[in-house]
Amino acid sequence: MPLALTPAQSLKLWHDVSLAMVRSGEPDLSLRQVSILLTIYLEAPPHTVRDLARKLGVSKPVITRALDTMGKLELVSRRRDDKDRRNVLVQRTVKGALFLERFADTIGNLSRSI
Amino acid sequence: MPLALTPAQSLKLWHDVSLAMVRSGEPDLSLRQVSILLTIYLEAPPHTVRDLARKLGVSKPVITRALDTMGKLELVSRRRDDKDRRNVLVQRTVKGALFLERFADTIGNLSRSI
DNA sequence: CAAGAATGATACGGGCCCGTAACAATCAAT
DNA sequence: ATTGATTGTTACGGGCCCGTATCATTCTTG
Repeated sequence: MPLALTPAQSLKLWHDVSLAMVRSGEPDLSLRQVSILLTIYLEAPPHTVRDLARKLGVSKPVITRALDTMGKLELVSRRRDDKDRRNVLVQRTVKGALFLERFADTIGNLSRSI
Repeated sequence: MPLALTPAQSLKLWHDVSLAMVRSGEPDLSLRQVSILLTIYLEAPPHTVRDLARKLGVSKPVITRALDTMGKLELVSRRRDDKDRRNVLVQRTVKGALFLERFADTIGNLSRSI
């Protein structure tokens, strides 16, 4: 069932949702940070720094820094991989899941009025 | 005609679009910057710093800095109001319009496959 | 075991952004 | 004309982020 938003509908939805997120006082995440966060929560684990960097087409320090910041916000967490201790496994958190739950609700609600 | 995206559809759409924007090398705008940009392009002028600050629920320096950055990217421009020279009128640019055109196309295309 | 590859983090100089407070310019009102 | 309000910008110390290069740790291979 194709959705096929028109350009005007697309921009209005993005505007309404972004504005609602800003006004609600949620963290002011960048496109990169949102990409990382949603990749972690929507795609199947494991998620390593290298994988995320490759998926987004950015360097590894970009991922490390984004994980630092979102880690302080408790939206994600990190753990060493015991199978290969060079790897870092990026994991979900309760706060991150709740954040995305609110986020999805905001999108769903505002999509009803475009 | 209500759209009513489910939570899973909402997050998948946001993820796909954010990821496409990052991978395409578009500027890594924050939620605040996107809010400002889309407000300028979707709502009727005039747009002043004060109005934007009130609309987003943030301080005026936040708007000034975002306009500085997006001005360097040539996504918006500023002009003094001749009727009241205290005001600054935020205006659209060709580059900004093209950017949002690509953005809307990305959303529209990816919405077709959720 | 030694040499090489791979992973993620760190250092660096530079720039953007934060919130708060002060600021110059301009208008409005007495 | 002087006072007061309003607008947008700037200053400040502090923090995050950039891209690039380097680093320590760990695994893999000969």
